[in-house]
This record gives sequence, structure tokens and C-alpha cells, in this order.
Amino acid sequence: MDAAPAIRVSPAVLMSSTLLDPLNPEQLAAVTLPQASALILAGAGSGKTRVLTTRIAWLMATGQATPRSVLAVTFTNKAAREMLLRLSALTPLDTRGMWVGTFHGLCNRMLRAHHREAKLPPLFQILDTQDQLSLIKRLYKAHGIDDTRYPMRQLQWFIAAAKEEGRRPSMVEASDDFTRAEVEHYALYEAMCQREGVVDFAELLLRSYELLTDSESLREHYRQRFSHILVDEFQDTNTLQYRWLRLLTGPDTTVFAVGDDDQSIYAFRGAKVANMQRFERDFATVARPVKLIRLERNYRSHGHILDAANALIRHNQARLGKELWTSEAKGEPVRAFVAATDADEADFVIDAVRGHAADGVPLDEIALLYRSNAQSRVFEHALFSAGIPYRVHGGMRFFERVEVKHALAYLRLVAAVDDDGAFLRVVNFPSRGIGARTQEQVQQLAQQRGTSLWQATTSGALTGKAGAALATFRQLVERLRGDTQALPLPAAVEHVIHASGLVAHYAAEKDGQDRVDNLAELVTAAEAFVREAEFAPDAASMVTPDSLAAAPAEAPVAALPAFLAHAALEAGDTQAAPDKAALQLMTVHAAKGLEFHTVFITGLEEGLFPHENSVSAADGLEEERRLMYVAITRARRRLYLTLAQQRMLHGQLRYGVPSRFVDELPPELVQWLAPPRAFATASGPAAPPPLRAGRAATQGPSWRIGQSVRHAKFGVGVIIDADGQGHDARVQVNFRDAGVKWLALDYAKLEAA
DNA sequence: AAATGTGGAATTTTT
DNA sequence: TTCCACATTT
Repeated sequence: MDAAPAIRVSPAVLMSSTLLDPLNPEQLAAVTLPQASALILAGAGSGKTRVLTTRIAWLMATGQATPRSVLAVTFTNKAAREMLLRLSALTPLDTRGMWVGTFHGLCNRMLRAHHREAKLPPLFQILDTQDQLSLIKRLYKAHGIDDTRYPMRQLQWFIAAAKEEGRRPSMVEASDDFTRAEVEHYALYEAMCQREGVVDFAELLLRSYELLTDSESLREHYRQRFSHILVDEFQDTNTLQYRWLRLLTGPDTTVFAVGDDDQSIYAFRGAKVANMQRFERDFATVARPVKLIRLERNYRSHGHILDAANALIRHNQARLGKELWTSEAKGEPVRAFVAATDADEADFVIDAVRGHAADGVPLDEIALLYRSNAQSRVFEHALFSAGIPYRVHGGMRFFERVEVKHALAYLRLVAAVDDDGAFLRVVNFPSRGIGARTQEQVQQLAQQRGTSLWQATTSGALTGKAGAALATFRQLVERLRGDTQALPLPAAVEHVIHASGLVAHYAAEKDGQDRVDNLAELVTAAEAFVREAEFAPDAASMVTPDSLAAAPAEAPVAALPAFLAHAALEAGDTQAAPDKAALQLMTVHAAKGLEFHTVFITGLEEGLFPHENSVSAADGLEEERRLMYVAITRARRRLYLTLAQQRMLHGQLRYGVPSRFVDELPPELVQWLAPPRAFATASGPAAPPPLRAGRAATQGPSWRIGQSVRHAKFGVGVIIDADGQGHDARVQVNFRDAGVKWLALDYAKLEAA
């Protein structure tokens, strides 16, 4: 216990030590805070990872903590790896024994160690979102649930939302029939997961939370052990994660939470910024109030970029308050461009990228950001034609690919034959004559007898051709199991992808080479996993935290389940690292945490960014504005804002209004490369054709699609569609603030704007 | 069991 | 438009 730690190194020595030297006064204050919980408001580019890691190193250097007593939690595996990496450079101490990981990873670890108390089988499997959906699909089939009345995705969302609020089915309040039905489905889902010994992502957290709630001894054990808890990206914690942290916090625990309320962009996934406000209250003790430190000095961007970011975010009401500053030069102005069409927007960006690349900015230091994935298409098309290498982030990740999923399913069966999800995935892949009919018979049999699908096939109740085919499959799995028993993990994976017939299957397919490559890559991933496990058994190991001696690499039986958990918890990167520098394309969400020399924020039109679905949602607009804030603060030196007057959206031509976020920037910071709001000009190259003669021409001015108009109540907007003739003539207007409305020209007093 | 057709939906997504 | 899931063919 570290209740009254002895400080072994004098502050004077520390001040001059290399550990604290690179810190500014606020960072230093944060790193060297005395025993008390603290909330560090760390702005974008303010060195929060440095503070977090140096804090841990300092705690250990001063004897206030040992590796064993530190728990550091992040949201992404990447962040956890980064922290561990930087930590090993800062401290001579062995970082093993330290718990550093994602919420999910740490909960998984805790549940593996105490699976009995958590009422889970020792080899419980983790379902990713895909697996979860296919389980729900089976659930619907088994119980005859109508998926048109109760869309599966909606149930998936419902379950995750309930669990993230810490609610089991019995705890969900249902005031209407629909919700009552969903709760019922939730209960059935839970029973099914429990029967099959699988847990979804949210379940990892909830189980771990309940474990700590129910077992006083375990709670006390972990409270005593972890005297220092550090949390990264605190603004992204959800209700359950917050409560989990509170449970782990005993009277002698100090929590060091680092976050930025202005960068909270995951409320739609259950993240609660309010946790930051609550923190001050909930984590204070009588003796030690929560310390609050702001890190506002930015080391990333030039002045104009920060000025733009500050000005934008000031439009938000719900803030803890913070203003970034830098000692760097003001730099270039923010450049803005209005393109006629989405294709023109792409051309503009490509021209600029070419120019900057020629000036020596590396391509991978240039990012093209957009609000939604669909927007990448136009850019990809243009970049392809222009021959500029690019990389799109997002989309299918390594462990999510079908071929990898299939291989993992075989491995899951090798680890535990009763895994129904894995069974169904590969029982007939590659096809071996076990069709839908046979599979249904097996499922029926399993349901009747209350067994797993695998058990059902061993009953011998299925005879004839179907029975024989099933027997072949069983033998295959049993053989895989026997063959791999004594093999090290990578060799076992190698064996399974071949002996299962997967490699042969894809090799015979005409476009299967990529898939064969990915299967080979899975072997590489297993090798990397084993290496990592040897290097830092703590990070990957699934054995009990206090008996780490058994290195998974040397024990294949233990390595496989660990690898499977790893595959579920770490979905892997989108693509292998490109061998040459490439322009970076991604959503703004995906850009969080990254930085680039030059950033293009594209599609800055009302309805796109801010997204139309967000404008009506409670606090939706503020979240969109934070998203824009995140986008702006990605840029170090150069920032472009672009938009298109018209673009194809859902196969239809849409006319956009410039995003309010552009207007919210101080005009003096923005240099327009084309006239701002050129939307009203009748002669521009993008001016759409006038409406058909006689349509609305008799009613005062002649209206055109694409024309800017003003309405007494709704404000300014752009005509995006028209309909009817004479006194029935109506126009559809996309108002900047009021959204899309149909207006009868006879009644609505529109004027050109 | 693959190939082709059809209807509906179409933010963001660290785990 | 384009992607997807599902249903119908071949």
C-alpha cells in the first residue's frame, strides 16, 4: 500500500533530471501532483501522452508507485502500445506487472483470471460486432422473431446501450410494447450467450463491473493493488466505464484522468462528457479535493490555425473552458475554396496536393478529411486518374475479413468444439455437402437436446449422406485438434489454414490471391503475437495476473485462446503499411489523435458537415462543432476548407449551402480562393439551368435551382428542387438553419439573396 | 451451390 | 449511386 509513500528522490534532483526537463510549467505541475485525484484538461497537441507517461515514470522514480500498483487505461490498443513504448524509454523499471491496456483488454484480463467467480467458462470467446450480429440472427431464427418488426441492428444497438448503462434485462424500464419486446429479446440473447460461453464487447465491461460489485474480496484486492489509476481520453468514457473506475477506486487510490471535453466526438456511442464534470465531485475525498490542471499550450499548430479552432469552439455552450495558444508564428491563413461540383472540389484538392508535394511536403503528411466515408469515392476516383498514391483509412480491418474469420473459426473449434458460431461458419466452408437443410436438422437436434451443435452431430441421429458429411467434418476438426496440440501457435495456425482446405479453396478462386495472402498474414500475426507475448507477457497473457510465469508462447494450449481474444479485441489495421508515401484519406473521426503538415477539410456544406441527422439531435450540433474542432486542430502548418455547390448524394444532385462552421471562423483568418458564397451569382459556371419556362416565372423574380434565397422566418437557403406550375408552383429550399422545406411560391415571400 | 435479380437504405464506430 | 441482404434462378 502506498498511502504514505516515502519520496526517495529529492525534488531538486528531479527538477534537473532528464525526466522532468522537457516539461512546461503546467505539464510539470500535472506530472508532479501530490497524492490526490486529478483531472487534466489537455487540449489538442498539448502533450498529453507525454504527461501521462512521465507521470507514471515520476511516480515510480519517487517510490510512490511500483509497476504492480499502476493501472493505465486507454480506449485504443494503439494508444496502449504507444504508452507502453514511451514508458519503457522513460523508466529503467520493468513495465511488466503494470496493467496497461484498453478498458476491454483489462476487463478481459480480469475475467480470465476470475472466470469462475464471473460465471464464465475458462475459455470464453469474445464476439466482435459481426459475430454478435450472426448470433442475433440465429436467435431470431430459433425463436421465430420477426426481423422486419424488430430489426436485428436495432436489437444489437439496444443491447449495447443497455449494457453500457449497466442494465441487465430485468433492470430496463419498458413503457411500451416495442421496448418490452426488445427487453425480452435481450434476455433471450443473454441466455444464448451464456449457454454458448461467449461475451460481446459490452459484456466484458459489465461482467467485470459486476464481478467487482459482487465480490468484496476481489474489489478490495484490486483496490489495494492499484494505488494509481490513470485514464486517457477521459471524455470518451461511458457510464459503465466511469462506474468501473469508481469501483476500483478505494480511499487510497488516486485517479489521474486526462481528457479534453472539446474533443468529445463519441457521444453517439454512449460516451458521456458529463463524466468530466462529475469527476471533480465523485473522486474527491474529504482530505484531498480533485486537482484540476489545464494544458493549453499547443506544440502542434501555427497561430492562425489555433485562432480558427478557438474561435469555432467558442460557439459551444457546454464547455469546461480552455483556450489553446502557441509561441509559434501565426503562419499561413486558413484557405477556403468553393467549388462548383464535388468533382471540381476533388480537382482543386489534387492541384493543391500536387503543388505542395512538389514543394517538398511528404504525401503522407497531407490529409484529406471528410465527414462520412461515402465522400471518399469522388476523391479516390480523381486521385486514381491523377496517379497520386493514396491510402484510405477505415473500412474492412484485418481480423474482420471473411477469410480470416473463417480461419479463426477453425481455430475456435480447435480451442472449444462447442462454439456454435464458429461451427456454423465453417461446417460447410469450403463446401463439403452440408447444406442448409442438414444444418437446420443439426440445429433442431441441438435445440431439442439442449446441446451444442457439435454435440448434436455426435449423437448419431443423423444418418445417410448428411450424417456421413457431418462425420467427415467432425473428423477434420478432431484431426486439426490432434495435429496442432503440440505445435507452437504460428505452426498451428499454418497447419489449420492448409488442412482445413481454406488455402486450397481460395487459391482455386480466380480473385482469391489476396485472400490467400491474408491467410498467410494470419500466420505472421500469430508469430508477432507470440513475440510480443514473450517480450511483454503481461500485455497479451490471459493467465492470472499473479502467476505470469507460464509464458503463453511455450504453451500452445494457452497461446491459442489468448490469440483468439487478441484477434477479437484488436481488429487490426485497415491495410498493411503502404511501402510508399501516400496521401491520407479518412473521416474526421478517424483523424482524432493524428496530425499532419497539411489538412484539407472537405465537404463543408450544411447537411454534410454538420450532418443533417445531427442538427436535430439534442446537443448534436455541438458535437458536430467539436468534430470540426478536432479536424482543424489536426493541421500543423496549413489548413484548407473546401466545399462544393452541387454534389451527387444518394444518386441525386444536391445543392449545398456553405457550412455554418465556415461562417463561424473570423473572416480575417480565412483567405477565400474563390468568392465566398458564390451561390447567388447567376453567371457562375456552375449555375444550373433555369426552371422550365412558365413554371414560376409569373410570380415575381424567376427562380432557379441552385439560387440563394431569403425567407422572412427561415432565413437564407438555396433552392434545391421545384415542382408544380402557376399557383401550385412550389420550391424546395435547403435553409442554412431551418433545414429542407417545401414552400409554395404564391404564399412564401421569398427574395433573392 | 453459384449466379443473377430486387428492394431498401444510405453518419460518425477507439472495443 | 452504390452497397447490402435476401430471394430467385440456373
